[in-house]
Amino acid sequence: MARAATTSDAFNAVAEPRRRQILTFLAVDEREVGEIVAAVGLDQPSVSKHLGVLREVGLVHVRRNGRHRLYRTNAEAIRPLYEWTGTFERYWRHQLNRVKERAEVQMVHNSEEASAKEK
Amino acid sequence: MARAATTSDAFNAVAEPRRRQILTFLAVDEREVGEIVAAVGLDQPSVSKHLGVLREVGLVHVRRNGRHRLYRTNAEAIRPLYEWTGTFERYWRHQLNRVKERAEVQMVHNSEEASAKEK
DNA sequence: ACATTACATTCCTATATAGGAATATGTCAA
DNA sequence: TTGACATATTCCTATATAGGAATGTAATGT
Repeated sequence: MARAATTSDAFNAVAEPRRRQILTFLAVDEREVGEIVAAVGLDQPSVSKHLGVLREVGLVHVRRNGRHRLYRTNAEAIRPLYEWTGTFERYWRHQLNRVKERAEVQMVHNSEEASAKEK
Repeated sequence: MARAATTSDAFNAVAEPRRRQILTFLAVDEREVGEIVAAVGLDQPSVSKHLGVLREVGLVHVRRNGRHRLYRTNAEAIRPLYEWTGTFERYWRHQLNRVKERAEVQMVHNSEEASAKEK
């Protein structure tokens, strides 16, 4: 089996760095495609294709205005990723604590060594 | 250009559902490969390959114990994803508020319509 | 030394890109 | 209608999988 399609879910869509860049750019306010092209420095067809992927997984909203299309990040669609990654928060907290504790033990150990040497 | 390698960063590594499953399983406590195989229901070589990807991007730690290898999720490596997705939190809050406001306006509108009809 | 257990690695193939080039579609203005 | 502009779509190719099958490797018990 090959890799899952980029359009299969938000996780796959967001794996591409340029798409993350676009999402960041479109989070603040809606922009037309030309502005996005200028912002990311890819040529227009590539940007349109990335926007197509983002559209298909619901990561952006589009609105037509004359010959322009105004895109905007749909932050709601990023939320599942935030929540999944957030389930690991307690673990990295624990890991940090363990590292800190070890560091403190180490410091005590070192200062005891230092005192011993002074004698 | 083809898609970026799954080993290029945590975003790409985590795009694969089985790898997310493995990370969740290994978050609580370290496990040997056989246990992971039983847990995810893939055959051993596939699991080993997924573990290889997770290893290469630092999403898991390994420890050898005799002929076993004990894997464990390195939650720290998931943190960047949590933080990136978290930058959109204020936007989905705003979006929620807008939806709520519209809903409330709509409800007022509806009840006014209802009152009007009653007359 | 040898069989066994626990994993990792290699080989294979169908599939899906990402970007470049070229072209199609749709909308406005004169 | 015609032309210019804005965006989307199609065609092309090199590349990278994910999983299945087969094989390699390292550690243990006897």
